[in-house]
Amino acid sequence: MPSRQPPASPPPPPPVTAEAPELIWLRPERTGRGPRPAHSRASIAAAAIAIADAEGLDAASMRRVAAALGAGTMSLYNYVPKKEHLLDLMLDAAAAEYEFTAISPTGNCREDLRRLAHQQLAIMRRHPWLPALVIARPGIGPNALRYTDHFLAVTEPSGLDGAARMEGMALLNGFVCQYAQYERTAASDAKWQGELVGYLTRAATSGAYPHLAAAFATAAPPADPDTVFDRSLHRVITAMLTSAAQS
Amino acid sequence: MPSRQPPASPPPPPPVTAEAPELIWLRPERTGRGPRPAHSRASIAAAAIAIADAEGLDAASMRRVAAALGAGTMSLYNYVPKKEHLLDLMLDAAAAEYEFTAISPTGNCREDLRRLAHQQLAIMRRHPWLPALVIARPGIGPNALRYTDHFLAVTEPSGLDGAARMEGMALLNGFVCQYAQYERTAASDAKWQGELVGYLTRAATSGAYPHLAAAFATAAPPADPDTVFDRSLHRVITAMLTSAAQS
DNA sequence: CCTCTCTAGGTACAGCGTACGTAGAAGCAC
DNA sequence: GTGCTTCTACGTACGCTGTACCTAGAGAGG
Repeated sequence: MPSRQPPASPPPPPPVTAEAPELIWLRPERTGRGPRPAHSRASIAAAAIAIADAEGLDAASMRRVAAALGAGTMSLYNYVPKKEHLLDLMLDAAAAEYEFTAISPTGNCREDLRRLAHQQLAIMRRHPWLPALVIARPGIGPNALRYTDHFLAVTEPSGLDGAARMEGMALLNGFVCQYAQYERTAASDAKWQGELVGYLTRAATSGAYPHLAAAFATAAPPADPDTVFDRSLHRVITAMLTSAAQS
Repeated sequence: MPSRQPPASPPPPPPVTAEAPELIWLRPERTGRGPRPAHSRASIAAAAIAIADAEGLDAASMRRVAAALGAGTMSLYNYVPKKEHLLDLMLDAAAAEYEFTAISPTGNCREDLRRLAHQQLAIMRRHPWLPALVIARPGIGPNALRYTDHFLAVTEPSGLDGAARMEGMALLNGFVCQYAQYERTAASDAKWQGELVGYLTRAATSGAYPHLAAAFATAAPPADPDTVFDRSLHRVITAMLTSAAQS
């Protein structure tokens, strides 16, 4: 259909990004026409998450998820135009697990942030595939927006402006993801871990890495993981809340 | 083969991780027997990096890399027993790009760290696939160890012990990766970016996210990316160097 | 020299994301 | 109610992936 258009009818869909928005949250879940869909975004995300929790993110393929829903593989593409979007749904479904009522802003900014970060870590421990996803894509579904809004509420007493608080959120998010990811790889593969220790000690004693050897020598005995998390978290929060006095 | 074992022969390979270590750095590159290999780990990594730089990490498949080397697909498996190991090689080859001589420890810990982080960011800008890899796997090849050693040397005057400095390294690494990753997704897909802005402003004006709306209102005009990096970097370094006075 | 080990390469398989086409159900305009 | 339109459901098929397995042949060690 070329640029011909009926003269007196103002185009009904004039708003931004006219056709097939890439962002799944801009596509309505239901248009009203045609038969009622047999599944919802929520149920799809739940099915995918169940698979990923049990067998890893790679197991959550379109075929597997469709089968878990009792649907044909290609039917899933009516709900999820691309695999990416399935990941977006999973991401946002995980973000729905926050319980903000339990930690509504107390006015103590540091403490609120600490609790928020702990909740985030708990969610990521429940869903080992989550950190990788969060880091890879800045998906911003409705539940992620709830999180953002809560974060901004909590950091309101800090006196920082909006941009600084958003940067701080990215910082904190990144830290928690990174930590959860580290925990995951450390815990999962015991053989790998063992070999790594062997390799590192060999490297340290080889003489090629003197400072590494020295650090090994002066290092305290390995601390409890939660302690390490809390200690680093404390630092990150401090970094966030410090007003950026340059150099 | 059941628990039957030949009676009087003590097993010849008794040392740790006897057969087929999972870590590629524990496998010798050359055993001395048989014909000389036609390729080196370095050349393989270089070929893979060239492909990934030009066409993205997914393009660096075993077939593509083998073809780029002029080898058959399966021949590559003599050098790289699993695809994972190819990623390890790429990771370490990228770590070889640091030039520590230019920034050898000056005694000014903050400044040394700042320059190190900038060098890291530059490398990651050269290799857009790198941040995702660094985050996903804590690969520790010889060049990564050189980096670690340098980091420890630089932070020696900080007065922190070995463990604290290692945690700090993870923190700084994570931050730079996160930032580079963000830059990458922001820059690459303009349409996506545009839709995101539209979606966010719609969300902010919807009234469902009051603090988000407020933050939008009070936010300064978007700052230069490098400025944002420097500002956050400054905070992270501060967080690192602060001795961890709990609560 | 023989032998044993390594390398090179081909073939083949299961699984992936997804383009495309067909059949039928349900809402809207008349 | 009738008909048009738009949606859902699903099967088939393609190109791609990692890699298990097999066959030759080259070269070093005894």
